[in-house]
Amino acid sequence: MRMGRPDAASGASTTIGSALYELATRAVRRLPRDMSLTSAATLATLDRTGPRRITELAVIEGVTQPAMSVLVRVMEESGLVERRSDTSDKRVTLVCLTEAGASYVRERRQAGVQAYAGLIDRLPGDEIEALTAALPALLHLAALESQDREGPKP
Amino acid sequence: MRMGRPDAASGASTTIGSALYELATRAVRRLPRDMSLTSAATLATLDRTGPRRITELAVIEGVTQPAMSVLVRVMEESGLVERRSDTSDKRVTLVCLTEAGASYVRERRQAGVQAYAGLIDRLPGDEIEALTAALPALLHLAALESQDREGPKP
DNA sequence: GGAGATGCATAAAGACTTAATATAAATGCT
DNA sequence: AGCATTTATATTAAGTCTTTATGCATCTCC
Repeated sequence: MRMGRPDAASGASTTIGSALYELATRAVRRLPRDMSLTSAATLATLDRTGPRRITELAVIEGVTQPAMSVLVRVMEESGLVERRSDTSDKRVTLVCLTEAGASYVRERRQAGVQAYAGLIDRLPGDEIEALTAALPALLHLAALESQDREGPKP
Repeated sequence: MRMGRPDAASGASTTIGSALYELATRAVRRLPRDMSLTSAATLATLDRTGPRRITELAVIEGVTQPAMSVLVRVMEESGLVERRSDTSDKRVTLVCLTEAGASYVRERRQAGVQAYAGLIDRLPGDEIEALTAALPALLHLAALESQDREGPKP
């Protein structure tokens, strides 16, 4: 199947990619602004993957180490994360989500999902059905996206 | 059809919304950082809708008027936009995309689309087919998203 | 005509980021 | 074992981006 993939399919990925790009870039403008996107993304990463080093988080989120160091300090002061030392390496700080942090991630995700759901509810039934059928593909894309940046779950 | 929509469909919009939320929030971490997201979004808005007032752009992009005023000045200095007065109202500055600005939007969009396409190319054929079938729905969602913020094209 | 509203520029302050730097700990080579 | 090199992280300074506050010009409406 993969061998005989025609060029038309490669055109399809560009067209689909275009639709997803438009959707994503516009959706990001609606995200809450109570904290920076990097902060929110970091919390979501911790929620997904569990505790991480500061340097790992910096790489995953695409910022410098000092930025992540400061970000973690601010979020620690806000009670959203806590620091733990790593017994196997005294240099290392492991960043862990607190219950308040996990709660924040859930609420933020819920609000974001609801916003999408509101739009989807305005679609005709056949379009909703098509999206439902495409759900595994969308989830697969999201998973590929994460794995590329986060690597396997530790 | 709409009359008899069962509750299961409303659960579907939440599930689909969840997948789209995960995808969008992770994709945003990969966007180029040569300018702020607000700047890039503003250029894209101008590309889509044509010239706009500074106050309109501020509302559309969810920032304050002074932020947009400064942003426009910086982008004007970079040659990405130009200002035009409005003959019918001397207070008004219309912000217009330059050719360089339009070019930048295209290149940035192209890069974003390519990144998605790269992921999509790693999906099995049946998932790609499902996404292709869902394309009208995705485009419809993107359109709804824009209209909610931008109103009709002027 | 004048009060009130609107559009936008400017300044100050705060948040978020990068680059530079310093210290401690770990690793690897001889 | 000793030491050079690398790695992890905190801190500082500077630049960018945003909000709040303010001021001036223009428009609208009574």
